[in-house]
Amino acid sequence: MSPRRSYDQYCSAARALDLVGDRWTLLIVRELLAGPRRYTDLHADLPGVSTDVLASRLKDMERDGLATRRRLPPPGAAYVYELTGRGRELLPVLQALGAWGAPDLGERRPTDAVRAHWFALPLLRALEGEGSAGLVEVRLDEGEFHLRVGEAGEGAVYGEGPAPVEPDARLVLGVETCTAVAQGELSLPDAVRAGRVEVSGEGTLAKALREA
Amino acid sequence: MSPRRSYDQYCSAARALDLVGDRWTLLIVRELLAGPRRYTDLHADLPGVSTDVLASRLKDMERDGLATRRRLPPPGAAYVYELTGRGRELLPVLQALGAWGAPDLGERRPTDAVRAHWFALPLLRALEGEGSAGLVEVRLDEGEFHLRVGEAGEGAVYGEGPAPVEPDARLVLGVETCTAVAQGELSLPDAVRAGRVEVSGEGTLAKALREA
DNA sequence: CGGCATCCGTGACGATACTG
DNA sequence: CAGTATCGTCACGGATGCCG
Repeated sequence: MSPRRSYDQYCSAARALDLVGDRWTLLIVRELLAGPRRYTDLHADLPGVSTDVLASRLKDMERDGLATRRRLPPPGAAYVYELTGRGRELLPVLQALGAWGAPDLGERRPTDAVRAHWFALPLLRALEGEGSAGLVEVRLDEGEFHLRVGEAGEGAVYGEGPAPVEPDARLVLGVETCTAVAQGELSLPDAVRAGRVEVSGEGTLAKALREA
Repeated sequence: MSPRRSYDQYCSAARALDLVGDRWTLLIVRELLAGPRRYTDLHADLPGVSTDVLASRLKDMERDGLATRRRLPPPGAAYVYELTGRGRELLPVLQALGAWGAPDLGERRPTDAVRAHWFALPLLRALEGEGSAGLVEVRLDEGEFHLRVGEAGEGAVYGEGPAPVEPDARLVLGVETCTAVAQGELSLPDAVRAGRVEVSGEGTLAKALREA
């Protein structure tokens, strides 16, 4: 665990960076925004992080009240890490960072790892900006995830894999379309009209998108 | 200069952290949001940063298109560092970080450095949230700064010292009031009503605040 | 004197190996 | 599966020196 290296500045941004400014910390938060995750799954979706650094960051986050460690009820009893309310409040920070970094996503380098759910936060932002709400399942070539649009506050804002219950809409699209929508270059209704997004489902959101 | 240590993830937030995730970088941006600054002034307002790290970060930021180095016209010819448009677009990131970190500002530790203009971004956010606009000069015990509220885009959003031209409003307040307003605990009109903010000036904003 | 570059000690990081 | 142990490397922080 870190001996708490601080900037020692009476400034709210510096205080924030004291807690989440270390390497990997905000990316761990990005992963945990998808809900409770096991150590091994975190390690798998954070390519490049070493095991000791991951363990150290998770301890720091526990100590600082950003995350908790909990034992899942059997069967399948395992430890999972989960964000606290304070940790979930970092969502706007990650969205601001993601919005700023989106223009650099242009070319995908051969060394770049990809996970489908890394597109969840930008897409969530785009959907919220269009005033949508509901449970949305998204399928990319790289995998599947689901979004809880407009349900701020309580639980995880998105999750890996298919939606746990019947979603209000299902979207099938490619990563290029996904990044374009996430960047605001292309609105979701425009993408649907251009045939770049397949929409299914019977919820209000699905119908609205198809009619657009 | 850094050999560009990257997360190598095809994720916009990770890309952003590739550019601004290094220690001190976002705090340098915070300083440069106040307008062009000399190396020595940056060093003075970033207590704790070592000279080589500051020089290295500034070179990285130049290389990455976040800042430029420019020679001021004589007299007083000196080099100043200035944010590019891309660099200024980091304002929402710093504001999100500041908003998140504000609750930790409660107690001021004896080791904490303070600069008046570190309150500029939070206060700017609060004023914008209330729909204000104009040039506002702020005086704290620790010093003076000025805000260009609602003038997004072109130049510096705030600056150290008094306003360069007659401001639309002048505010005199204490740091406790300033943090309370910045956190949204207290609205600016409420703070004025409570006698915790002295308002002077003849602009629309000043009049509106006094009438509140 | 402002604007760095150099040197050095310490600590953080990344990779691999290993253990309960 | 969930980390801990070890180790080489690199980044950071502090001091000092140099150069216009």
